[in-house]
Amino acid sequence: MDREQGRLLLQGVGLFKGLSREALDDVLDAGRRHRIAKGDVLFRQADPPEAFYVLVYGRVKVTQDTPDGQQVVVRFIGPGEMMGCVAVCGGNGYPGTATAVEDSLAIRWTAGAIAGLMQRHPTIAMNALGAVGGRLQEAQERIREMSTEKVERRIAHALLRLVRQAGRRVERGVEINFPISRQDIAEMTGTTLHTVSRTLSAWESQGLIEGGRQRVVVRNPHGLVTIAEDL
Amino acid sequence: MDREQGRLLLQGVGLFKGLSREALDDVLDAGRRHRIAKGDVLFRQADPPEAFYVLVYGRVKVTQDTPDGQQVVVRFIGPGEMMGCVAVCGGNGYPGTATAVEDSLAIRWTAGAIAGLMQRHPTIAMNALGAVGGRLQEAQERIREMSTEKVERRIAHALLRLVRQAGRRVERGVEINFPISRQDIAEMTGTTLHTVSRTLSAWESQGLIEGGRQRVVVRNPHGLVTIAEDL
DNA sequence: CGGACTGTTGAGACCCCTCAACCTAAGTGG
DNA sequence: CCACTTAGGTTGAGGGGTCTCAACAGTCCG
Repeated sequence: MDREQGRLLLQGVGLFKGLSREALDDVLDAGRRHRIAKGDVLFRQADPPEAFYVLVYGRVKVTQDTPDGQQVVVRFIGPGEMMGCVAVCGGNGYPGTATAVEDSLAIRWTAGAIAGLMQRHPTIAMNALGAVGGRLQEAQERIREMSTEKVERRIAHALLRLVRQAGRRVERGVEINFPISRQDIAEMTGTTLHTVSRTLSAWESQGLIEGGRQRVVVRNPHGLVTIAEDL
Repeated sequence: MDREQGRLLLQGVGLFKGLSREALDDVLDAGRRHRIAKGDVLFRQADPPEAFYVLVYGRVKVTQDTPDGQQVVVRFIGPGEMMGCVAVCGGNGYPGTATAVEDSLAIRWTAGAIAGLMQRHPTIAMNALGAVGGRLQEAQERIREMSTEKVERRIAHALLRLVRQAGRRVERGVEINFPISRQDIAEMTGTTLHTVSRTLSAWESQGLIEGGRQRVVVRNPHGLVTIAEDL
């Protein structure tokens, strides 16, 4: 990979923070560019973990399927975030399926390559630990929400999280910066698309949000916070 | 710490697997023994993360509190497992409160000490990554359960998980090896103690389990699996 | 022996899921 | 370009699983 360009791509990726120039080059030499078209699958749940990815641009949805065909959205991955880390580091099989929801670009390392990199540069392992730890905390937060909150609050929390993660200022508010369906939101909050649709319709008529096909614009984030925190 | 004894204590702790004798001694010299009486608190939610623990024997309950006073059980920690890892490695505050449910013994390292150990011995960082990754998968599994399953199945899953984690063969079946209340089970499954009590009563009259004050004996694990998997 | 904690059980209400019908927007192929 | 297909979204009606409220019983502990 061209180093000048590669360094630019890895700039700002938390996983490689604090690495020396030489270490960064070591990382770059081990990775390969990997283009993904909208709708393509990067890896499937339970597949043997062959590779690990860092997203450069685009958006990837990670889902889990239940044996009886239901789906749950684990998370959306944005630029600078990693995927498949857990699987590669000791897991036996990817925990979910990764699908691009937009045309995307990732950098790919084989399982062996990333293990070697971590052994040579402990900082990478520690950064990864911090990132995975952060996700664990998020997951536990979500468990707490699902245990203690009613659906409306959970949907509000999910929207606010999406805004924080992928919000883009537009004329009338903040837009979630990638195509996301009612079904997706339902699978993030443990409810049905019907309930999500009803809730968003109600909020739209209150002027809190503006909806559209696979599109949500939050017009009044503070109002959503009021609902999320039950004030 | 006495090395001979210390090595015995750390034997079988996944976090330190694959370490050389010298590395293990390095680890031991940095840690301190820490006794905890039943009911004592090891650390509190949102406290600045000062230390990291590995449990030698006993049992510790990790909980999260919501602002409005509700509680959620994050997990039970058993011998050989670690606590506070995520907080120490980049978090700003413990994600939960750790309370001993039995008299326990832990080994304690300061945040600085564990960071130094990981830098000197990358294997520790990678083992930690594997462990945290495993917990992340568990958490996501729990999210999926709470999204897609009814209460009865979730309680069955929780009991089976407890049996796997802390089951002890007794005359009439497998007993969960530490005091656990109906309220605890409710907080693990996102329901109320009332529903748990009703469900366990029903199962008891079917001969699946035997209950008692802070006590559960599973008499027919296979029957529970049938419920958990909805067969 | 009284108080606190834990567990049991009943009755009623309500949130939300399920089922169902229909609508609109975006592709698709001739 | 237009009929057709498909995916995504909206909305209504009804039923049921759980929560909430409430009262009480058993057990542990100071």
